[in-house]
Amino acid sequence: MENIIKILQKYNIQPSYQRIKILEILDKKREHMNVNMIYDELSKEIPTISKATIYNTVNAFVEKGLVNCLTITPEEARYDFDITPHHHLLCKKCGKIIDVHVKCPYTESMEIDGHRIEEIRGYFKGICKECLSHETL
Amino acid sequence: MENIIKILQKYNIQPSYQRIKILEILDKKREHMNVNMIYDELSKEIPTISKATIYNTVNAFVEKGLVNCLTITPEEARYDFDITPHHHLLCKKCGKIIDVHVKCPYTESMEIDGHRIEEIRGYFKGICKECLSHETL
DNA sequence: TTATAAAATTATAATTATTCCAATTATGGA
DNA sequence: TCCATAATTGGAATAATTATAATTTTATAA
Repeated sequence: MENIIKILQKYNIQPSYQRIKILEILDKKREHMNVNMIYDELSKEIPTISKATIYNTVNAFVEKGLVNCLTITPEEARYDFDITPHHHLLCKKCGKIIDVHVKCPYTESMEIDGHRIEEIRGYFKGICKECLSHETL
Repeated sequence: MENIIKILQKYNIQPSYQRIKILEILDKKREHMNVNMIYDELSKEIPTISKATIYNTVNAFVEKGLVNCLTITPEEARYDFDITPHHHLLCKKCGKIIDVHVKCPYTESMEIDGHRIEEIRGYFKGICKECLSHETL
């Protein structure tokens, strides 16, 4: 809690009750949640919370560089509190989005083909390790 | 035209007039069009064309592996007739989506971290070469 | 404290992308 | 040509997101 407030302040985001709670959830549940998942989870604790607040908040978080927005699925945006460089796999079977820590030859500070790179997103689709192991039963 | 029909047949898609025209446009204008761009362009030639047809058609193309669906922007899907492995850059200044041909250490047939990989998408965001050159004026 | 201005939250309406569905039209083969 | 099937169409339905205006909360200064 105190920790979350410090993080918000570090990123120049005024800590409010809902902002703290939203970031806490993103921190606790690292499952690349979308707005509805955050809303369903938070509604239990804050029944009056509005989806508009969640949209405003995650947009602010992304703008300030505190969380990353993932567009691996075309349906909706997902949010990732882990901003260290890594990629993602969408499992076509279980639907989970899983962190993939592979060596990536590119970094945000480099130029590629003459273009200046500021963000890198690597998305894989396939079958995750766990689903593969069930397949062989 | 004949060529386009052959491609459709090769991918087991019954060639219809609108399907041919949609693929022709994706072939001619390699600018990673979205559904609205295709619709605006095609309406000139086929005033009765429906957006539902375009959605049906591009979805079929993607399903059959004839074109790739890009989700680099969260707003809408974009379609790429070039299915050879390459990545994309979204220029934050001009908004263009540009092909990036860089060496990628991963291929669709490999396993990563124990996961089976079937699709790979690499998205970069930054400033494209051309916008950079204008910047220095 | 209290007053007040600014910021955050909320509910709702509006927008936009996409899918669904039922009716119509086009197509390929007997 | 006729018929069965597939494709197209328009419009309604759904879902994600943004915009807006009113209300509530917060920060700060008197």
